[in-house]
Amino acid sequence: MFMKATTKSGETAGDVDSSGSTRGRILDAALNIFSNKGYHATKLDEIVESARTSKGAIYLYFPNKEQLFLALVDQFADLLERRVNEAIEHESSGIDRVRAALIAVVETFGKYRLPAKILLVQAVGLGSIFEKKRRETTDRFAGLIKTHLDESIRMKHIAQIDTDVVSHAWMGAIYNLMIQWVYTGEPTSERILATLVPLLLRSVGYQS
Amino acid sequence: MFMKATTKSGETAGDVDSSGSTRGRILDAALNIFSNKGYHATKLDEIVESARTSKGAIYLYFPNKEQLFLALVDQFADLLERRVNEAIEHESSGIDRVRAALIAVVETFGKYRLPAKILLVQAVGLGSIFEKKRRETTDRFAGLIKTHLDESIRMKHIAQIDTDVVSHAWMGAIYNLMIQWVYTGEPTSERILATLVPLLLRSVGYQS
DNA sequence: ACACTAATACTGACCGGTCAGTATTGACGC
DNA sequence: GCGTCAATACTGACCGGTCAGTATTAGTGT
Repeated sequence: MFMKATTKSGETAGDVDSSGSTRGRILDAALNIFSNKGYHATKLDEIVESARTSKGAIYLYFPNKEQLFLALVDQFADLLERRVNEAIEHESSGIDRVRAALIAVVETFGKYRLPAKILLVQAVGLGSIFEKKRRETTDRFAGLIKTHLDESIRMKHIAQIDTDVVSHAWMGAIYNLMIQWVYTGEPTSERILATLVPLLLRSVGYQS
Repeated sequence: MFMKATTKSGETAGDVDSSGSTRGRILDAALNIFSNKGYHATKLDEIVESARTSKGAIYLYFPNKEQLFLALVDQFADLLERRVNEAIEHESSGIDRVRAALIAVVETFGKYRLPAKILLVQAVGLGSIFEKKRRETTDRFAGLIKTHLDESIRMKHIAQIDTDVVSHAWMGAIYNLMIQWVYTGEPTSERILATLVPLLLRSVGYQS
């Protein structure tokens, strides 16, 4: 009945493995189906079937389909931010933090493929409610990058540069590679890290 | 941003300005509505109203909603590729072509904001039919970039590097900045060009 | 009369959301 | 340890609005 410490295939990427409970099974099923069919193509009845529960139960735990979806987005965005912050606080400052953050992001995406797909792909191009959320999330991480880039400039690790543009460019680079990877499995996480991190650092004039 | 007298606000970005005809009005209306409401939130009746036509007329020119949408995507992807190729053939070779291509892409996105939004945002996260098309388009441009990067390496303009990773990273950087710009109007086209082009070139070790 | 284009009226599948009802668990007295 | 009651968790048939797509009718040029 109880799962061993290890998580199984379609895990929810939250703090606690809640897949024993009905709510947990719903989130788990929703993650699996939303992530590969997209929001609109996913029918509640499919989630019901996959979670071995009932429609009513879903509405017991979530106000509606939209909020169920957004719960998944938030859950993963939170996890990602947490991982980045953990990685950063182990580094003293400047460019080392930038590097640590990059690595943390790539590794976290790599580790949670399905939630990554939801955040990167399925949350895009939905209506305005979702758009708000997407922007929120995007700005959150672009801001994070910008902060550390600005610090690196102050510390003269790198030269003056338009960090608004750079942070969004970097995020796009990371996102797009992760999207590519989510779909095709290529390039591998290692290849991405090996090429991307030096690439980005070089782009702001930092030589390893 | 120069626009010939023939093009009006929400122009379709095809070769011919066909907005006099019913078909043209439909494409024009579809572009406007799809681009800011997204595929699913757009009702055919809205397009009918905006195009001052009828539902029957839409089905006279397009087999269904999906194909109407994809027509817009294709139209813009074609235009973009054409612009890039034009820009490239004026340059002799290597890194100059890469630079010219980058500039052409940013300028074309900048010039056609609505189609850009459809390609970059609204075509994402739809079902598998759309996903196929998105991938097709993405690979098309990533491939284009890769070709010229490889050539630059062969010509020793830049050092050896994993061009699969770089091309997708670059594309992501460009896409993300354009998305940001499409939504907020910031950073401006000039700021993007001024920072992004050197940034990307520097990332592969090329010093201007 | 005939072909092409367009307008209008209509259909029916689809699916998110509801809610009256049922099962399960727990609390408390005896 | 057992019967009673109550709270909580869950079920799934059903409703009702929506909207892509179609059938029908009407205008127009040749």
